[in-house]
Amino acid sequence: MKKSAALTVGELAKAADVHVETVRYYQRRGLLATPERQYGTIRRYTVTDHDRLRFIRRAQRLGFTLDEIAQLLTLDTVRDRDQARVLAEVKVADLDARIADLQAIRRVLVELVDHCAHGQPAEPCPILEAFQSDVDVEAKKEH
Amino acid sequence: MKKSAALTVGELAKAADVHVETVRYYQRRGLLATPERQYGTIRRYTVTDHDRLRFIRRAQRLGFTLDEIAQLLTLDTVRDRDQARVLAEVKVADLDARIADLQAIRRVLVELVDHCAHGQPAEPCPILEAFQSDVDVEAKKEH
DNA sequence: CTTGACTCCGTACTCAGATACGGAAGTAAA
DNA sequence: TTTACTTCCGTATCTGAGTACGGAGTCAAG
Repeated sequence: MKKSAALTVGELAKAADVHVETVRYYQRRGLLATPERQYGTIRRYTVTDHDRLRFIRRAQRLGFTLDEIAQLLTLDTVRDRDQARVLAEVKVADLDARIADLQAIRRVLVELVDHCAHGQPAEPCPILEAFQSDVDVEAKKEH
Repeated sequence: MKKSAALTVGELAKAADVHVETVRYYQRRGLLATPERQYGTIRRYTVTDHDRLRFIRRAQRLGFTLDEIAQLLTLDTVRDRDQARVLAEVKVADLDARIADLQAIRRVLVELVDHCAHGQPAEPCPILEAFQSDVDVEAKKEH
């Protein structure tokens, strides 16, 4: 699996399942180092770069932004465990808020769809109606 | 409350709690009409414009994009109840998917935070560790 | 040694939903 | 009528996370 430790960008990108441009983008963002041109004149990448790329993708899947991932990466090199935990905790709180928001929105919409489906065809559609009157998503959040 | 029916953009914007630029942006997007210059030479807006603006903001709070809102607005003028319901149903399914995603992410993070908080300080931080190994958010989706 | 694929690098563009800027013209109050 | 605020309008900029493009250089195979 880890035969040649000297990959080209294209190989690295393929191995990590990202586009070549994405690798370069991460380099510009400072998330990934740009190795010196060594043998000949094209840049070569190692397994370390590959691991780092995977780290980035995994953290993204966990909902971190690239800026936050940059932080995590420095915490990792500095081995600052507490800081990493705090960052993750903030993220969880953030997720809770976003989930609550979406659920509140969902409740309102489901209600509207129900009313629309079971109402008399003659009445105005409650979905469209609702936007005119006071549908208060905020108020639906708790409960 | 609805004294003067002829508002300036500034007044309209303030009444709907948006920036003046946002009103113009919506006009450019075709969500809001640009009234003719009537008395004198500055454009005047009515309660109808205000209602429409509120419609837009409410629909946004319900998770609709501006494009979708444009659709809803035409459905509203056409009074197409079924179409509106379908649009809302699609939106609910969409919300369900997003909520499930966020919950999966949350579960993984909470687990990591727990391990970090209760582990030996000597061990490497599991949050950072996790990104190196295989944290599979996908697998956590179906609880 | 030529062909075709790939790399390098900078710059520009994408999407969504705005926000900001700047100059000219209109408007309201003192 | 002067001063200070708005309006009007076009164009530019922002955020986040990339994607696309184009020309020049490099590399490997035949």
